[in-house]
Amino acid sequence: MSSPVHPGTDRPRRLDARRNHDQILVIANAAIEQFGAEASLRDIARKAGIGLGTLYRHFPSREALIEALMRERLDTFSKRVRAARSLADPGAALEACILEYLAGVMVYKGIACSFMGAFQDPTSALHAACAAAQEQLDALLRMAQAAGQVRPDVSVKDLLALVNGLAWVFDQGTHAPEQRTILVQVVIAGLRFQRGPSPPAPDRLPGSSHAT
Amino acid sequence: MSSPVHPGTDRPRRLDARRNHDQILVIANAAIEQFGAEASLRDIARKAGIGLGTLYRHFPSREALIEALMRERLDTFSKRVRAARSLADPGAALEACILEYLAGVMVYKGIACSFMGAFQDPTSALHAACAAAQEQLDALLRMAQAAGQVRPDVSVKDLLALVNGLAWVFDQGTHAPEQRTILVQVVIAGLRFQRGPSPPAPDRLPGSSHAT
DNA sequence: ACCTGAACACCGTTCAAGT
DNA sequence: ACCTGAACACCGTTCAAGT
Repeated sequence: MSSPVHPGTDRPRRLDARRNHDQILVIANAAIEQFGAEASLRDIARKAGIGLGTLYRHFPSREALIEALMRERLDTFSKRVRAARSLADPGAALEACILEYLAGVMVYKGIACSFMGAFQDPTSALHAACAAAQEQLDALLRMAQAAGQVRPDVSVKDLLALVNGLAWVFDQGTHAPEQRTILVQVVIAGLRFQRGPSPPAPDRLPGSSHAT
Repeated sequence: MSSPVHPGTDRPRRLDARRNHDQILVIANAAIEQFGAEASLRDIARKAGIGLGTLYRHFPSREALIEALMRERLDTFSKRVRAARSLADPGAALEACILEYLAGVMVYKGIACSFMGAFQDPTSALHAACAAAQEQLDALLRMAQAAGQVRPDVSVKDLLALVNGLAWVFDQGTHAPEQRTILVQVVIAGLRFQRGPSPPAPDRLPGSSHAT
């Protein structure tokens, strides 16, 4: 996949430190890809061939490590949501962004949990990147609501909770990739603006008297 | 709350063993209520005043312990779903069962994850109780689908995944109890049968030209 | 300025030794 | 038939000592 080491993002100045920094990210990327967001930090340090304290020096918390691995992805996501605001159909644009968010959050298992924590906790190393994405999503959501395409009583917080909930479900391994679509469809359908009060429970649909 | 010790469910015959068994459940109930499904087993044994091996003897796995704490609730849930099948409106009955499931799974934090695992893993101590509930829900779901109230392309597996996803979201602490309703409503609305192909994206709803 | 690894306080799980 | 706790192999986090 794409390199987890990105230029110009808090990389140390001294050569040895920079090499350690980068090596940690390469190994952490592999480890978290394999074991999920709860991968052993000790193991990462070991495989990276550095001391455990060195890992903590570069990334003082697990969130800081995940942030370094996800920052670029989150930033481009935010930008793409911003761009999506100028599309003709905000409802369809929002739907596309939801799918994109899901694709992004699924790169590592267990990341949805980290994100949910980051949204709430302003002190989290992941907070800034998540808050930026949330802000853009909020603007797009309101557009879709103003256009009458999304029910007006959901907030971005609700939206992110539902989508992260889906990501968590996918992490559980109950649904193969082809089986996931229906779950996303249900949530998206539920977000859609519903005309009139909840349909008056049709006793039976026309032409469905069903076998005896 | 209600006593976690129930009569006639695999309780040992010898007096000392039975006392230990019951004491473990009392302490485990308190610990899992406080710390969630991942509460320290060592801590539970300590607080129960027994050896760690004794805990393992009575409950060979964390799932076995959770099963003992949840069995009665799960059993009565299954029975209530079964009874709900004879209600006039299967769609409303299913909705009520979903709310009841949510209420049940929320008694301990992190239980949704255990349940998702138990559904998949036939060797889990929790499997039987979960599978029984799933079976009843399946029957009720099919009735609601036959009545045209629920989209026909969702399975019980999908339904349980969505609902456990909601439970997981609630566990994250982003949504206070009053804020949870909207999330449940979105999912339930999404499950409803949708007439015609997805509404052709109304350019604007009648009477919503909105403040320039 | 940066690296190292021992030290501390925890885990879950197993199992030989007891009563 | 049942209980016990040491033993093992892990954690995350901190910090004195090094270069």
